[in-house]
Amino acid sequence: MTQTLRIPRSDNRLPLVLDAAARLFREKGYAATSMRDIATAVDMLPGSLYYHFAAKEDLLVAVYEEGVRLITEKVRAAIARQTEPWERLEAAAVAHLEALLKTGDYALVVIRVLPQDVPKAAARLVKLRDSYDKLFAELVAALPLPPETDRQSFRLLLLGALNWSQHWFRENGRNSPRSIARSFLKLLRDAQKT
Amino acid sequence: MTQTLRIPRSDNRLPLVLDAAARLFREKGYAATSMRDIATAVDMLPGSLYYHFAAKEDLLVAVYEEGVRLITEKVRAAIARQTEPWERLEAAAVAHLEALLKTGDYALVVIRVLPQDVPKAAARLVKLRDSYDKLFAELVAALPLPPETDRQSFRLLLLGALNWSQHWFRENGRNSPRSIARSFLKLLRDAQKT
DNA sequence: CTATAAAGCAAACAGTCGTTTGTTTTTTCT
DNA sequence: AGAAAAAACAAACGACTGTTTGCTTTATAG
Repeated sequence: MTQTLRIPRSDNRLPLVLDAAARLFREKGYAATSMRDIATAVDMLPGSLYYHFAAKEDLLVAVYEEGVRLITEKVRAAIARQTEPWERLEAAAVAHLEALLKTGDYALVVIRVLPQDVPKAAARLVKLRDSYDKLFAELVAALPLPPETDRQSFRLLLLGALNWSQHWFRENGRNSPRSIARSFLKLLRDAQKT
Repeated sequence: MTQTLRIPRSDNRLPLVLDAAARLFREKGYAATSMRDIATAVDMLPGSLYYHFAAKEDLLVAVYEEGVRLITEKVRAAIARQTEPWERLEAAAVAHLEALLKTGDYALVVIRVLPQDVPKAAARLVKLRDSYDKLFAELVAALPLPPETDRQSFRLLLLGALNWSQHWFRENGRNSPRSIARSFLKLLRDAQKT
């Protein structure tokens, strides 16, 4: 009665399914994307998706997890290269925005699909988001700011503005995620030099 | 052959329909709200809604219009009471946030339902949003800022942060839309005093 | 009081939704 | 080569979707 552990097949199309789901969730939103849309995108039958995921919301959670993982990874790598607190925050802001606007679909799903839109998965989604927020809280805590400064507002101001940029940003010669993040940070940094 | 102009009936339930649609679109999003949801909320039959609106997306546009109207009205009234540019911007920020977080459903739908989620109505929705953005652009243009300041980034930073607050704000003793807007503005204002 | 237009009812249309069930194909391990 | 597990197919389930059509009720105008 030995339990044989088997290695997954190499032609497993689960990665493709996740890619397609991420793309569609980002383009059309969660509710407007059907399981058939996703299945068609990877040339599968709708029912086959249920071999990989028990329900539609589990697919979303999987995309979310990968999104948070990607952003966290990029931001961690970016701040590791800096030592000065303001430099670290700027590096984080740039990495955050580049992850959102350049990495592509996974990261954008995280800030575009609202937990409240998917009641059955809301708790799990919020948890994933919160784990990331802590990173920025630590960076802001390390800043040399005047004692009366409201550091929570500071964090919410910066992160809110960065996340909202998804709604208006269009890549072009003058504009880049990096230049925008730096602009934002300059506006905030100058204010604290008095 | 005289064309008789008649006054609408006084028991018209269209306002109730709009209220219910605004509430549901805000709570569940556009795609997840069905015409039956809305009809049930006002004790009507689904088909009856089509006497007032030719399609679901027209209902959304109507809610959007009222939302933009409400926000614009509040902000205009608030800035009219101030003369100094920074005071005017702060009054606008407070009014904007109070409109979003206190006025209720109509205003929140405007920043919560994305035009890209409703392709058939996207153009109309974007137009409504843009008409409002101009208001803030004028306020920022009037600020006495150092010549090298990027005023567009300034506006996007502030407005983005204000709009994003819908995702984390919870009313309580310490927190109010007014106090948040003022915190944000203080962080930005101090930076420009050097 | 009566015609007329406003507002809504009743019932259905065709299509789409997430999901389930039973079966088949394909790969891996022994 | 043969057994077992992985991955997907094929086909359908009931529920729900936005919308249409024809008819009825009800308030208003003359």
